[in-house]
Amino acid sequence: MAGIREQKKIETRQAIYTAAVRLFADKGFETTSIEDIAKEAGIGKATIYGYFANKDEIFLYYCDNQLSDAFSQFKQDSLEGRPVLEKLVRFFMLKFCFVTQNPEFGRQMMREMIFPNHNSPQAQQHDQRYFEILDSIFKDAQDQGRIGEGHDRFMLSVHFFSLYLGMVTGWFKGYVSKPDEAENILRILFKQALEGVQI
Amino acid sequence: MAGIREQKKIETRQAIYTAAVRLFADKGFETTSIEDIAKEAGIGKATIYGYFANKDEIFLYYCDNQLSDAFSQFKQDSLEGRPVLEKLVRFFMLKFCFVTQNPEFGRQMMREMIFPNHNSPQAQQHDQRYFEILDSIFKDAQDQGRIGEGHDRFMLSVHFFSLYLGMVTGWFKGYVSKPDEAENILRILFKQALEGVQI
DNA sequence: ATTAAAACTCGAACGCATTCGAAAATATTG
DNA sequence: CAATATTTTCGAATGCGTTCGAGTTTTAAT
Repeated sequence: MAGIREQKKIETRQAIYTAAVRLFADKGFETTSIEDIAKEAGIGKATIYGYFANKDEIFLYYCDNQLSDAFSQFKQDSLEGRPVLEKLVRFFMLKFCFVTQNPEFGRQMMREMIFPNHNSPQAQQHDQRYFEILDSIFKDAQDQGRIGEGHDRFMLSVHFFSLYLGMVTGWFKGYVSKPDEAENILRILFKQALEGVQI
Repeated sequence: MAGIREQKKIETRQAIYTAAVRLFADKGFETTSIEDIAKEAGIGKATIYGYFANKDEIFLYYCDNQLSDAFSQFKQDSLEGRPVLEKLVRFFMLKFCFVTQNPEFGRQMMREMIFPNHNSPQAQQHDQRYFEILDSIFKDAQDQGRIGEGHDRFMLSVHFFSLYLGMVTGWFKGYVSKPDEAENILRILFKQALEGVQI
C-alpha cells in the first residue's frame, strides 16, 4: 500500500508548522521552545528534526509564506503608470509591514535572511523571487525611458535593496521609530539614488 | 586601601579578553565555549558574566578594537585630494578586510552589529565613530563643491553605508566570492549613487 | 581593630536546541 | 503470510549559555 507514510508525512509537517505559527504568534520566537511546538503538535520533540533541519528553518518557512503572500498582493496592485520611485517605495513598504508587525520576528528574520548561519536553498529561492519583482520594475522603467539602458538591472536591484536594508537597520537600532518616518527615509534615499548626489 | 579591587577588575577583564581572543582566533567563535574561556583565563565560568553581559559582548568588544585600529589607520592615510569615490571605496574596503579575514567572525559581527539581539551602548558608540568619518568625507566633498550642499550629510552616510551592507550580504550569500569582485561591485554601486540612474 | 555592608567568585543547577539509539511502524521481498 | 529491510518516532542524553546562591574577599564605618 503506497501512501500511508507519505500521507502522514505531509500531515505531520503541517501539524508542526501550524503549531509553530500559533505559538510564535502567541509567545514570540525565542520564548517558544521546540518542546512546546512538539507538545502542541502532539508528537515527540525529536520528531520535529525529521521535518525541519532546525528551529530557524521552521521560522524561515513561516516568513517565506508570509512574504509570498505580500509579493503576490503587490503584483495585483495596479501601479501601472506610476513613477519608479512610487513603485519601489510601495514594494519595500509592503515588506516592511511584516517587520513592524512583530519586531522580534522581524529582527530574527532579517538576521537569518541577510546573514544566514545555515545557507539554505530556501533563502536562495526567496531571494530570487524577490529580485525578479525588482527586475520587472526596472525593466518597465527602462522601456519607458525613465532609467538609462546602460545600467545593469541586477545592480539596480542590489542598490535599492541595499537602501531598504539600511533603513531597516536604522529601525532596529532605534534611530527610526515610526513607519511614516521609515517611508520618508526610504523616499529620500531612493531619490538620491535616482537623481544622483554629485554636482 | 583603595584600589586593590579596581586593579584586579582591570586585570581580570583583560585576562578574559585575551583568553577569548586567543581561543576565537584558534577555534572560531561558535566552537569556543564560555567554559573554555574561563579555563584559559584561570577563573570560574560564572565570573565572566561579571565582566561581560554575554558571549556576544566579548566578541563585539574584540571587533570594536580591531575596527578602531583600522579606522585610525584610515585617518592617517593621505587621500587628501582624491575623488570622493576613491575615499569611500578605500574606507569601506578597509572594513571589508576584517570580514574576509575570518568569514565566521565577519558574519557573527555583522549579525550583532546590524541586527543586534541586545542593543548595547557599545554598538551605538561604534556607529557614531563610524558615521563621523563618513561625515568628514562628505563635508570635504561639499566644501570642494563635488557634492550638493542640499544633501543632508547623515543621509549620504546612510546611503553609502547601506550600499556597503548590500555588498557584504552578497558576499555571505556566496554571490560575491573574491575581494576584487567585492571592490568592483562597491565601485559600481557608489557610482550609481553619485551620478544617479534616472534619465 | 571590629563589624556590618557591599562586591566578587564559582560550582551547581536550569533551560533549551540538537543528537543518539533503541523500539515501533511501515514497506518490501520470497 | 512470514521474514527481513527501511523509516519513523521519541525519551534520554549531550553540550552550551546563562543564572542562582552560598561562601569568600574587600571596603567603609565606628
